[in-house]
Amino acid sequence: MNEPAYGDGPRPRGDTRARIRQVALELFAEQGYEQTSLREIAERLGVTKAALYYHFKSKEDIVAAFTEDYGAEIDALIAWAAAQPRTTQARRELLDRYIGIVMGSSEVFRFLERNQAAVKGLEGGKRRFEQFRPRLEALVQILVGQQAPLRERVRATAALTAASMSCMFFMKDADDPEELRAIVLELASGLVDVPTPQLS
Amino acid sequence: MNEPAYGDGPRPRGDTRARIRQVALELFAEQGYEQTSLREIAERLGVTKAALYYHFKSKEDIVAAFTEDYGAEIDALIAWAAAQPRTTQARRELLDRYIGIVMGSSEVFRFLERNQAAVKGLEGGKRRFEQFRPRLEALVQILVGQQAPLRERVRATAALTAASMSCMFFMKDADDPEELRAIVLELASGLVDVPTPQLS
DNA sequence: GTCTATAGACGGATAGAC
DNA sequence: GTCTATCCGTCTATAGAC
Repeated sequence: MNEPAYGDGPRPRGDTRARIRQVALELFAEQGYEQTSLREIAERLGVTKAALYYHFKSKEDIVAAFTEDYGAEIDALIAWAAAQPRTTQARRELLDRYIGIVMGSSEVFRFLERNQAAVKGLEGGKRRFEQFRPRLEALVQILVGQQAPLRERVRATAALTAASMSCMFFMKDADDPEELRAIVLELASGLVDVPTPQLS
Repeated sequence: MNEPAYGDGPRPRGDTRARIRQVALELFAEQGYEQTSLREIAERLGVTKAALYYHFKSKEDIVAAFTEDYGAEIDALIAWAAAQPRTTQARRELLDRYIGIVMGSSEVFRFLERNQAAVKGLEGGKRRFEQFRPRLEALVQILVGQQAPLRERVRATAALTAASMSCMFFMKDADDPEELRAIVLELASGLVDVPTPQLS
């Protein structure tokens, strides 16, 4: 998922595509997709706009380069989870894997979070960019079932969104990612698997 | 907060500014700020672009028209909460009021959520558009204190974000808003005020 | 693979008539 | 208050030389 780090010497040719993807992700996540022009990306890399078009056929395609991996990971998780028995143990495992994916791709997640409107408008010609909602709903359905009462659906949705948001907010300055992960998992599990707390 | 509803007759003149604000909010929330041109807003209202500029001095100013009210509500909540004792009861009351604000302005919240990148880039000349983060952090600090351990800060953050997200997701097709509100409040309260569940 | 140069489109904003 | 007409900037994307 991460690019190898190089020293100060001349960068090896052939990784240009990867470097474009990386710089674009950083800028898109930080400033926004619409707020970042290809000129800016090119300048940051010390090349020209036209060079970018040698590696990617459009601005949109750069986004696809880093979101498709993330989407595939979530889809794989959904496929795996759908085949599990609906037990407390399996739900916990699902949440743990989900948190792992989000923490592992936290910058992609940040990008998606802060550019929902922009991503949604990206030529869904083949529905390439249906990132958020359908996948969230699929996971909720697996966690509590389709006909679950409102309370259970709300809590499952909250568990997933809270987990992702927490990773986003605290990953940056977390000195111990494992501690954060444990906290988030406990929090999310508690939301889906505490049947009737019944506090006033 | 809502505009009065009129029949089929000719609309009363003088509410044009309010109608612009309303239509803009709908389009900005649905399609995105950058994805919505002033031409589109004008067309939807049956006027021209230039007319919009009579009522608002810029596109950015239209956004300010509906976000400033929302921001003021949150700021008032922060001021109120800062003066409360730090008790379980007060925390619950804070969350309840927060949920009330979000549910009452759920479309504004949707807009802010889906256009974070765009809003951030909006000429923060006077920091008019610092909507999300600082206010969230202020509320977290009031809920658990500044020096609270990571776990408490994460859970308080999760309580607030989960509450807002849940309102956003479920307000649309909730036949009973009060039921939703109770569910969300219970969920959020449980996150900030269950000391050591210690399940494993 | 990377460059220069430019096409082609669209958006925000303004001037001035009515 | 609303219109027509237009300015000016920026952006994506492409053509063609090296």
